Amino acid sequence: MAISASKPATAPQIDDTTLRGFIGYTMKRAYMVVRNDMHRVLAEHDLRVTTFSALCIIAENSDLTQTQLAGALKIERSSVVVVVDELEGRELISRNRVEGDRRTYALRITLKGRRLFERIVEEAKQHENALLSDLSDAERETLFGLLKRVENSAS
Amino acid sequence: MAISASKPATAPQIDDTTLRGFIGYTMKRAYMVVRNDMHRVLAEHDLRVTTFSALCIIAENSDLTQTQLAGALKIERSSVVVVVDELEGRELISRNRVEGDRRTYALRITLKGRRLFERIVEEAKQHENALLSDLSDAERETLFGLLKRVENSAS
DNA sequence: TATTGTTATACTCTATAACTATA
DNA sequence: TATAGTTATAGAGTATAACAATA
Repeated sequence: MAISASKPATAPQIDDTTLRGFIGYTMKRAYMVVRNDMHRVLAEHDLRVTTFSALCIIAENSDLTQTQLAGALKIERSSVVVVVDELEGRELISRNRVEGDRRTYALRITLKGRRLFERIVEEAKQHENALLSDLSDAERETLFGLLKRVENSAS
Repeated sequence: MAISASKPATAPQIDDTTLRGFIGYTMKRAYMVVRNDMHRVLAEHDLRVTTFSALCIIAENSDLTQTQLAGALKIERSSVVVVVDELEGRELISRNRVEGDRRTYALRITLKGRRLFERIVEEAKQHENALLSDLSDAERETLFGLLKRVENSAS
């Protein structure tokens, strides 16, 4: 055995030039890394990504409707129901009746919800910082800016 | 009615500052745009994203094994089976027996597969160009570079 | 024993469509 | 008629785990 490598020198040297040339694929691979990291943070609090995203929006927009939430998250209203059910079931938000239009709910974060929200934001920011530790502040801003411009170029 | 807007001036003005502050969310939204665009291109050829990704890898790495393909795409070997079945069923690639190790297949793109591969690459590149038309060449390179650095910082 | 490919299964995420109650 | 929220269902997409053939 001695010093010989566990795998031959001609190990899998796979060429992915074409695939990596697509912004979609390169973005997917980077996104998976970032998403997995966020998963780890949220799993500790038994939350899914979309559920936490909804909590963020409700935290900053008291008394918004489910339809508004759907618009902000760019998901269907029917998907919002599941998410809001979950947040309400855990007493992180409340559904409040609105005078004048009994069809809609005013979503509002609870004290318990705000505490969890603030705690997770802090944890997630720390994880994000570690993940982006390789990038300078200027580079992080550049990345955010470029991503937003790509998003806004949607046909 | 006249010139009055169809929606009130105090229309849904949702604040998503915190959520947008996370690189994961901003990346997700940008990725969705790019992915949907690619979906449209591939749907015309009845291909899914991962299936086309596999075709790219096989096109550039003749006679690779399914395990190598799984490694390159960062997906499970069991998932590769489905993808390779689909590509083989459409005669875009072939599974070839290997002398010396009858457990493995050598995956190879067919002529038909190469023609489709080259055609889709061209179409996808055009779509990508349109999608990134807002970005200069330098900015595109910057985006690719930053994304790769984020990916490589995986814990 | 370890590895390649396979199968069966289950799980997550989200959309679609049909419904209700209100407006 | 139109809108908010709801329900049931279905479809991607992928992973997990157990397995057969081969090394």
